[in-house]
Amino acid sequence: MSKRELKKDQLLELGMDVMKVQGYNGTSVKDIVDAASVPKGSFYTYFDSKEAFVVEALERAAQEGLQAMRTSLNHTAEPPLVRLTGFFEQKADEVTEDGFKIGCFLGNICQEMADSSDAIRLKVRQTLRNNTQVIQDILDEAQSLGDISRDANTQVLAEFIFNAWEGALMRMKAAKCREPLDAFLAMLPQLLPGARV
Amino acid sequence: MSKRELKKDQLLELGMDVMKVQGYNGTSVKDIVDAASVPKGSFYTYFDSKEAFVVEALERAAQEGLQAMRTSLNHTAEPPLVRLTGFFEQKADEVTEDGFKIGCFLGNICQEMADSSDAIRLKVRQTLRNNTQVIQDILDEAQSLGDISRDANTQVLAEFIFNAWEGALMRMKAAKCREPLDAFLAMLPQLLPGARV
DNA sequence: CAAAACCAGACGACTGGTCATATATTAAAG
DNA sequence: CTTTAATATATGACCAGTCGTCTGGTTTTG
Repeated sequence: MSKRELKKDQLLELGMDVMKVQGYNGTSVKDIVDAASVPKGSFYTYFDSKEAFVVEALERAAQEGLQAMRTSLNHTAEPPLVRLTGFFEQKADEVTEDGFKIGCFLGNICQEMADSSDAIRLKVRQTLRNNTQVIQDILDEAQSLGDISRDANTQVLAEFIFNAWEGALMRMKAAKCREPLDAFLAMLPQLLPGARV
Repeated sequence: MSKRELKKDQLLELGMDVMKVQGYNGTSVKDIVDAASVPKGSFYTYFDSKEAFVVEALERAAQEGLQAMRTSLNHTAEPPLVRLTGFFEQKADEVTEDGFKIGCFLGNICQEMADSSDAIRLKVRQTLRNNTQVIQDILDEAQSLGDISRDANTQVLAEFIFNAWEGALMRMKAAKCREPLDAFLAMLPQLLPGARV
């Protein structure tokens, strides 16, 4: 990785950290370059615009997120539904340790920018869809093993579960406590029809 | 209602309409006063700050929202769970007609501002709690009638349902389609243990 | 030494917020 | 009733600062 690519990577990672907390409009280009110790004038040699920056940042966050999901969901010998609940429990612990901030970068940017920028909206949509697909894959696996009812609609179920999780994360930001996440975790087993977890 | 109170009301209503779409940081004080045809200098005779404005706007939106919920949920002779599902179906139709924009003002502001302003966060938290309570009341009613299982935790259930709804609204903004809302509606009956809807 | 990369500083537009002045309201006086 | 003085309210021009973006001189590189 060249020096330039390294700097761009820092810009994306550290700038995104700021934007996670302050939002898109609440974060200036100066905030981003300062976080990565890059001169302001250089920003536009890396990105065409602030909007282009956030699209790349979302892509980066999406890759990391998918990586984490797949690691947690695929690489074990446990039953699929155990892995699924384990994944959410682990995520809940993570955000709890972060002091209930941030929640989900994707969700934050989505709520703030989906109506203002189509480029951002489309990137968010694609990423949300990818995440949902990973969950659906697990549910399909569980279904083929007979761990959940054969007539369950795994696509609808996966979408519902993922959205419910996002909603819980949002509520957590306002409440600054685990309660919404625990409510999600408590209800999760009930969502899996005929589950034997 | 005095002329002044009327102007303030317009400021809140029309300014909030702009903020619903553009977000807090994406909406300037000038945007707000222009929407209500009020001179810029007058804004600060009505509100101490932009932050104070949005807190009042949230309060207003909360009152309207509660009113709508109570009307839909309390004032009919139908069974509680039918009213509950009917309420969400009606809401889904409403946001569909709005072209999948906005979703939930509360949710938008929450994601954008909860980490930046405690005043806003606390107002959002209180409002979310109130809304959840209304749902819990319906669930309690259903439980006392034997329409849902007696050992269901209505508080956890109400919180889960409401958060899942908020998550579906968020996803809808990115997807610009009803699918997330329909997934929510499809799963709703399954959430109500022992429900006879 | 030419070409490419870099970046300080400047650009006009706009930000949330203030304030001196202008207008409106009230009350007292004639 | 007017007229006028006193008080309260309304407002557009303005503040210092920041915004996203761009230019043009400087440094680095091959």
